[in-house]
Amino acid sequence: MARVRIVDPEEGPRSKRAAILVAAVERFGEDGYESTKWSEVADRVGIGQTALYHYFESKAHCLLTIMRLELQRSHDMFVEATADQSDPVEELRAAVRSAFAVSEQEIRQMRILQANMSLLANPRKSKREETERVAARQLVQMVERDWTSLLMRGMAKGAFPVRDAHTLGLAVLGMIVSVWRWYRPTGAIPLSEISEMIEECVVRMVAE
Amino acid sequence: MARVRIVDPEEGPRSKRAAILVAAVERFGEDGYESTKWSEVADRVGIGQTALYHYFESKAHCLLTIMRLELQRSHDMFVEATADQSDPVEELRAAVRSAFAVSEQEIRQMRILQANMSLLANPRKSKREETERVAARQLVQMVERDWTSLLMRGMAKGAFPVRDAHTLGLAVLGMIVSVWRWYRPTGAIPLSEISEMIEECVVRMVAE
DNA sequence: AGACAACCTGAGTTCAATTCAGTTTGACTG
DNA sequence: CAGTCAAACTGAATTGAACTCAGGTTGTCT
Repeated sequence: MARVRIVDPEEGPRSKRAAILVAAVERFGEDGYESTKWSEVADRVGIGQTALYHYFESKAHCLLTIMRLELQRSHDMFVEATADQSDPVEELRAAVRSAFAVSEQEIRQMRILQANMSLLANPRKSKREETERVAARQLVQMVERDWTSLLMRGMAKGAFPVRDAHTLGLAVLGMIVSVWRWYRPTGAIPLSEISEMIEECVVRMVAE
Repeated sequence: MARVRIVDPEEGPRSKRAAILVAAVERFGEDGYESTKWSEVADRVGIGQTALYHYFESKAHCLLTIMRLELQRSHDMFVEATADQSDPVEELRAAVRSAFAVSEQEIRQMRILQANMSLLANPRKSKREETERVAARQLVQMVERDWTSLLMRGMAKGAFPVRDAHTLGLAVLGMIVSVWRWYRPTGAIPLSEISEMIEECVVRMVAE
């Protein structure tokens, strides 16, 4: 499990980078990126606003970093969950379940990722932002490929009817991530129930 | 007073409101809301930037108006498409098809709507923006209810297995609208093909 | 114990959005 | 076929949040 992945061994002992990321995830996740003042994040961490620029080139650079880390985590979890599955339907189920096996912090990260996905479309002016953006874009494609190739393997084995695996993969992925647009931990339906419903939906979509 | 206005009874004959909306949809839809300068929209229409404030209280007010109009259209299209359907499966298919029967301008509007959906979560400071936001939110709920009640009718008739209609509705809707995040008219796959694939997916999800 | 890199700060600067203080335009009236 | 007046517009000034600058402080390591 990559639980402490937000901490980087390359950082100095006094570094507040991790604290900034945690604070930013909380504020961006609850109020949204645009309506969160960058200085609020500084206040939350207990430093002046200009100190933020010691760690991130800009507010957008911080956001892109959060998005990249979350995409990396999603991909890692997918790979880990599907690694030792031989039956295509079980592999599919495991992949869906891995997408919903998340902490409250990770829910916020998914929400931030989904809400700001369109940021990845246009190039960034500054170098470090652009590096993060390109890395995030590649991870998006990697996650898409994760799903596509899972579907193609299942089709090749005859476990799933043959369809356009790419479009079907995007549809499945789209349905799964759309949950983070409306789900709140305080809601009436527990996440486990949503996860089960989506799992069954995906199986019917793909395997029938 | 009693004179009949052919274009729009609310607007004066010299009004550029419609032109501003068209220009804003094009710019927000192609480059994204954040990376589009409000003055670019003014340039496109051929007026000074300050003239925009004669029609919209702010850039966000314009965006919220675009989103509300698109939500209204989506709801209207759903109602129209499903009005005279008696068979639940046919009604379901008609609903999905209506979601993809869109012009290029409407594709941009859907893209804008999906990319900025989270703007509807937090209250706005100004009155006119807040009015648009609340109207848009209510339309979101109306569209969700459109799908939920279609599913519930089908379940009541025994055409669909009984499941949590609300969560299932959100999943279906989420899958459909997720297309606007990646679809581009210049892409390799035609929209008609995507529409057909999604239609079959929805039918398997709901009716099996 | 002192060098020095990491870390931090208050005082500016920037730039897009927005407000202000009026001026122009043209549809409608009389 | 003037005169009126609200709609439509403008250039200049203001705002505010993101960001830069020119240094100051702190903890770690040798």
